[in-house]
Formats: sequence, structure tokens, C-alpha cells
Amino acid sequence: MDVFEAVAEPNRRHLLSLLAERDRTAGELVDSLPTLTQPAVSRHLRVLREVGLVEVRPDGQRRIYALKPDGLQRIDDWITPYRRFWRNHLDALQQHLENR
Amino acid sequence: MDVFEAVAEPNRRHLLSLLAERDRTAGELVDSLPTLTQPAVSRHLRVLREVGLVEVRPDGQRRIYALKPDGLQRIDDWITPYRRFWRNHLDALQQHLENR
DNA sequence: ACGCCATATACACTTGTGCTTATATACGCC
DNA sequence: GGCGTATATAAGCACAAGTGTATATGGCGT
Repeated sequence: MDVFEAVAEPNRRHLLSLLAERDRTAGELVDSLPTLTQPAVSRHLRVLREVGLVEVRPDGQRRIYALKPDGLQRIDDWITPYRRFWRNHLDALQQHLENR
Repeated sequence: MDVFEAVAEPNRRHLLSLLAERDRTAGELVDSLPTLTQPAVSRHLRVLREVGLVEVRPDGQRRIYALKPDGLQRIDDWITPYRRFWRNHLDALQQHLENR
């Protein structure tokens, strides 16, 4: 599984948004997704780990998850060449509005 | 299927990159993905259409596909809040290098 | 009208993903 | 050591995604 497939899953995006606020233990993350069971969340965290989007550090019997900056940058790099398209589009729209 | 799942597929990302260069007919796109059959490419194009990443205009019996700017912007909007993470990370690295 | 070319859809099949239940691992505390 | 807690893995299942073959649709040229 690669980074793109990893973020294609809504629950995983939710986990990322939670970790963007602050680091959290696996247990906290499980509690934050009440529609899923503990093993389901654990598997999602494993995926996020394997694609390098999060990292874990042990804290006694807890595991503290943290966002890893590098992973999403690969998506950002991919999207960069496309960005000019909607930039151009917006510019054209703006000019149209100004000129009428 | 949503935008994230749409771009999670490598062949679809390939199609998008081809359309970023210039508009192309369905046939040209089929020829550009020699590992896939014509119906397979057609299905991928359908997905890209349905999530608003591309648009089609008829040209006789051909269909000309073009990139649609709005679609990818939704992913860009999503990634924006995370961007500061690797910005901060890079800044810290840069400072570290400058101060040594 | 007929046949050809370009594209889309139907159907069947395979594989992968996400899920739940059950179980293993491992740490902390008594 | 034994027990409860925190987390990960295993096994099995349902469903969706991707693909190929076969077929339909529809415009074009003669």
C-alpha cells in the first residue's frame, strides 16, 4: 500500500487529523473512532506507519502515535504541477469579472 | 468513489498526467496505457469524470478529455493544514544547519 | 442503408480491503 | 509469579475494485 491509498480511507484521514492536533496514544485514537473496534483502528495505524505517515514511540505499555511530516509531502509534490491549472482558472475568472 | 480514491489508482494518476500536458482523445489515452485494454481505460476515465477530475467534449465520433481544475483543489485544500508540519520541520533543519 | 471506426457498457472473475471475533504479546502492579 | 490493562496479530468473511472478453451504442464515409 502506498501513501495515496493510505489517505484514500476516510477513517485514516480522521486519524491523521487527530494526530495533527497533538500526539495521542493508540487507546485515545480508538476512543476517537467509536464506530470501529480496537483491532480495526490498530490495523489503520499499522498502514499509516508502513507508509511513513505516522511514527510510534513506546511509553510503558502505551504506544504514542505522532504525525510524521515527510509522508504527506510526497502527495504535495505530486499535486504541485497541477496547481497551476486552477490558479490559471481562477485568474481567468477574476479577469472576466473585472472586465465586464 | 471520491476524489481521494480516484487518485489512489496509479493508472488514473498516469491519465491525469497525460491530460496535464494537453487534451487528448480517449483513443490516445488508451494507446498511452498499453498494459490495459480499451474498456479498462474507459472505466478509469468514467471514474475520473464522476469525481469531477476530467471533462469530456465530443468531437465527431471521438471524445476529447480535458483536465478539470476544480477536482484536485479539494485534495489541495485538505493537505493545506498539514503543510505547516513539514514547513516547520524544514525550518528547524535549516536553522540547525545555519547555527552549527 | 451499410459497414467501419471510436467509445462505452455488461458480465463474470479474481484479488484486495476493511471489518469483527478471538487470541497473542507485553508491560505494570500487587 | 499472577493478573489486569494496552496494543497488536490471526483467521474468516463480505464487499468493492480492477480487469478481460464480449457486446452495445453511435457517428462517419461511401
